[in-house]
Amino acid sequence: MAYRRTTAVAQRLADNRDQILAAARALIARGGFAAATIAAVAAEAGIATGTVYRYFPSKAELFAEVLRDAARRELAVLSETAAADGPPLARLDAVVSVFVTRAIRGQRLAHAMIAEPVDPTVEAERLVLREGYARILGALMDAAIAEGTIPPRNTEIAADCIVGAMIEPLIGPLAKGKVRKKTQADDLLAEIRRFVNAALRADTANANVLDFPKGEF
Amino acid sequence: MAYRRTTAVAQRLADNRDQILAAARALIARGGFAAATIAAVAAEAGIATGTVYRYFPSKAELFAEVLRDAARRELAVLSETAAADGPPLARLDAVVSVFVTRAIRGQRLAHAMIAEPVDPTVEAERLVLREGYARILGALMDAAIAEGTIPPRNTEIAADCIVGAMIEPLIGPLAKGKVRKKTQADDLLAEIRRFVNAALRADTANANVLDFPKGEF
DNA sequence: CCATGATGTGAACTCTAGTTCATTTCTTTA
DNA sequence: TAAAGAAATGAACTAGAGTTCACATCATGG
Repeated sequence: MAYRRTTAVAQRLADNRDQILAAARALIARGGFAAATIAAVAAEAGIATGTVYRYFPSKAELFAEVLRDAARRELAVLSETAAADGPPLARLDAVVSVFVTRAIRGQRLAHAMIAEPVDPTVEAERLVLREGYARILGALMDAAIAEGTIPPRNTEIAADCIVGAMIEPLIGPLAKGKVRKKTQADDLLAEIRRFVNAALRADTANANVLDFPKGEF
Repeated sequence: MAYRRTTAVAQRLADNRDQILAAARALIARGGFAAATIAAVAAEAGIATGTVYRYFPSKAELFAEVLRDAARRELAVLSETAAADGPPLARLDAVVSVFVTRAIRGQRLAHAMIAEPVDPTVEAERLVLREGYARILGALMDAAIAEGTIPPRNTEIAADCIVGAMIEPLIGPLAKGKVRKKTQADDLLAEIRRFVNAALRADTANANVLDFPKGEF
């Protein structure tokens, strides 16, 4: 026998793996999934394209792991925020603040993780993330409803509304290629918080809406 | 001289063009942009692949025109709704209802038009659509503010919040083509309206939020 | 320091889909 | 009906990206 993997080598392999994941994450953060070709990922990681396949069986698996990691991290941060002391709606407000702040800083990556369509393997991981958001926000709303602080509602749909209201103002400017200054970031956070907080607090039964055309897209 | 285009031929050419656009729209509605390959579009339209290029210079231009047409149609419908009689917030509620109803009916097509990423040429057309939504909603909010019905706010950001709150709950179900039951569609519409209406009506100054971690996605 | 197996390499292969173009078919009019 | 130009065709070309693999390089232990 003349070769056995030593711990030093094992460490290097693990590091390489992390490098590849980091490279993929960086490229996705810069230009979305489309920009993260295997060749580009390899170049970013400083290795040959073939080497990527020593660590991941396919591009889909690599992306899935990037998304899985991001989801774990994001949901952990939000769960912790949601588990703090205080009334449910204050905690929900804090969750919104944390989400928006983090998403503003990681704009493109956040958009890719949450909204950009890719192949089914990756889509399955995204589901975990989205369901995680819905679970955290939904639980806080349910708690507020149980307390009698706010009237009952469909918290599953409302959770999606909150996620959308948080994300959309962030990606619009992104598509327009605008760069955001700190003051704009502050305005953004303030306005989104106001919007979400108001949406949860007000009790408005839906009025009958005037007849409207029923066509389709 | 031995040939000159006659009106009958011109008509047939125009019809072919419409056929191609309709075929592309149908395929996108069925399986998103990915399903609308030139070969598939040609087959759907009953012509050869090469023929498509006698009518459109490139696939991007074809898609852009499909999106442009859809955007024009959608914005026209919403503008008309927004221009009806009644208080601004009631009209805004109607606009939300019309948008959500049409998007649910158009399912996959709506999702593709609003959210699915494609190349920059097409993205530019999408921007017109999203900005159109923001413009219509923003104008109605401004009117409500001018009336004194609701307190002043940053209507540009709030308009994006509304768009997000309308779209996000639809994306999951629409991507999967899952909004089949009437009750589900009704729930979606009702909850989204409630969310948006409440968000606009309540006046909640933002409380100070407890310190929270400032990391990024 | 060599034998051995693991690891790294990147050119080549494959697959898919957009685009082109030489040829065929059709339309018109003299 | 024949000439001439327009339109349609679809096979071939091209481009880009994921994946493979024969070979090179490196690390280990006798």
